[in-house]
Amino acid sequence: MATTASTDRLRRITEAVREAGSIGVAELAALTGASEMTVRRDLEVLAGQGVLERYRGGARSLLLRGEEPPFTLRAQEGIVAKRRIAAEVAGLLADGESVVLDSGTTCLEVARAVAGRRLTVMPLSLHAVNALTGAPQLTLLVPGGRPRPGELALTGPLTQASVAALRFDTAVLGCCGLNAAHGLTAYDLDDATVKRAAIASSRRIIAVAEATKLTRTALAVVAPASSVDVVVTGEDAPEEETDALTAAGVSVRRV
Amino acid sequence: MATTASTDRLRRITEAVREAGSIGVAELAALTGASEMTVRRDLEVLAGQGVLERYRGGARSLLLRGEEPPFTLRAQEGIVAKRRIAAEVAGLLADGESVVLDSGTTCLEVARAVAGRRLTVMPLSLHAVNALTGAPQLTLLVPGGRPRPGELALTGPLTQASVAALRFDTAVLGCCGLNAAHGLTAYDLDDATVKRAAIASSRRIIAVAEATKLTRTALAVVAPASSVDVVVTGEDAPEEETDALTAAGVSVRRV
DNA sequence: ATTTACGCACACGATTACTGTTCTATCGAG
DNA sequence: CTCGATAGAACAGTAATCGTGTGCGTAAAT
Repeated sequence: MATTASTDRLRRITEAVREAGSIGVAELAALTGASEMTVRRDLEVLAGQGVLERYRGGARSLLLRGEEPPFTLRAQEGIVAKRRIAAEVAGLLADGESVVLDSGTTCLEVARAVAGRRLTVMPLSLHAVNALTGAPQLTLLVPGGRPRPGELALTGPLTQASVAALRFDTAVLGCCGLNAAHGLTAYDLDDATVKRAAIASSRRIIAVAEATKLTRTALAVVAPASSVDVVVTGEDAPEEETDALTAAGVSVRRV
Repeated sequence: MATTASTDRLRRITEAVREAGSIGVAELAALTGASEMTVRRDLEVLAGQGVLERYRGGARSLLLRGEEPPFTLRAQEGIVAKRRIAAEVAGLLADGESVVLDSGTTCLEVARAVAGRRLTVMPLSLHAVNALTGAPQLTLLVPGGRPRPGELALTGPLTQASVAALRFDTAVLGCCGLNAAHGLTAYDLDDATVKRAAIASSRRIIAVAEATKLTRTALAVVAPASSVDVVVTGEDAPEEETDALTAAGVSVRRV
């Protein structure tokens, strides 16, 4: 669901470009079944997102191996699992709590899940901010900072200062990797700094991590796994990883 | 232009409710020529904006005398004049400048006018933030704060701290009233505080004020007119007011 | 209890977004 | 410099979406 023809085509083009390194417009048109004009328009969009670079006749990938695909594509991937996880997190929050909510696609779903609740929320991404403006019962706090293009995650000294100036009941953190061995890791260094600030300002740490994240480790180490109080993950999470997390003192919830 | 049938109807309903204090659904349907169902849906929207309160059979106004109409309506009023003023302000800014950009509908147009420019901008409203996300050349700084419903103007200690932590070349300020006698005035006290912080952090102060603002004075005094370096206003600005401003040392530009 | 209004559900119309085709200007290779 | 191929603008047709109105069951106030 929520997989329209156009977003599916964008995803396939992104993958094809990334696999091939560089690829021609005609090939992409044949691959997707769309006209060359449509492919060109798609490439223009993806170039605007920084996914690839145009050249006459085709495009070459800008995503290095191991880098994340752009936000708009990740937001659609495994969205049902993300919604389930988000609903579980919403259930863990009590009315009236103050929450700092991390950036990322899963946390965006959390934002949507708590939009009707009576909470105080500081989201660390403008996507989540926009999802929560207009929520009548909810007190929305915007942190300062520089929004990273596409991701719209707020980072930098202003963000750190905003988070550090407050004390939250709960931090809901996304991650790029989470396991007992390497702890909670992120791709972006600035993001990692902000996450650390969120941990330092919060009494309880909830991490959201789809099953795939448990076997992955990213560049920036945010905190050891033992800093996390609760992990919400999918049913398909590998048992050895969840056992190791449990052994590290983390409460694991599969949904 | 940009006056669709539905926004026009919302405006007329808002005015009718405000004039009558309270009014029935049937009357509004007759007045607008729309069905009662449509009127009900409109009233729901306006109730969500805090313009009015529903009761069975009709609605009563929540706008006290002298208060502002909601953002969505003000954004449409005199939009051509606002665009002209915004273009003039954009012309006053040099590439590379750092700018703090106030909240309000005119400043939102300024945001749109500078979207393609190479500037560093901190907008004081989420409307302007959203207008500027994705602008490639522009460095966007988001201040912290609590967004006021509808207006989405950021206020509070987080906002003040964000503004105070930086020094800007130029502040572009909106206002509710501006004249030589009472200075720059605003409806909202929190807004006024943020505006003062912006003035304190900026070398040059540009005020945008449609002609009607020059003969108006609002509750909160932000600063004397002499603090303002440049006022950009409409051609139809009353000459006695502009003369007085000029006498106070303000450079007045009519466009 | 009765009447009135509310809002849900569906259907229709208008507007908008998307895709493909054609044509011309442009770019790059040799 | 010339030639061939691609890019992009303009238009048209189609799909999707939004706004609006009607009918009906339900809830609320008198």
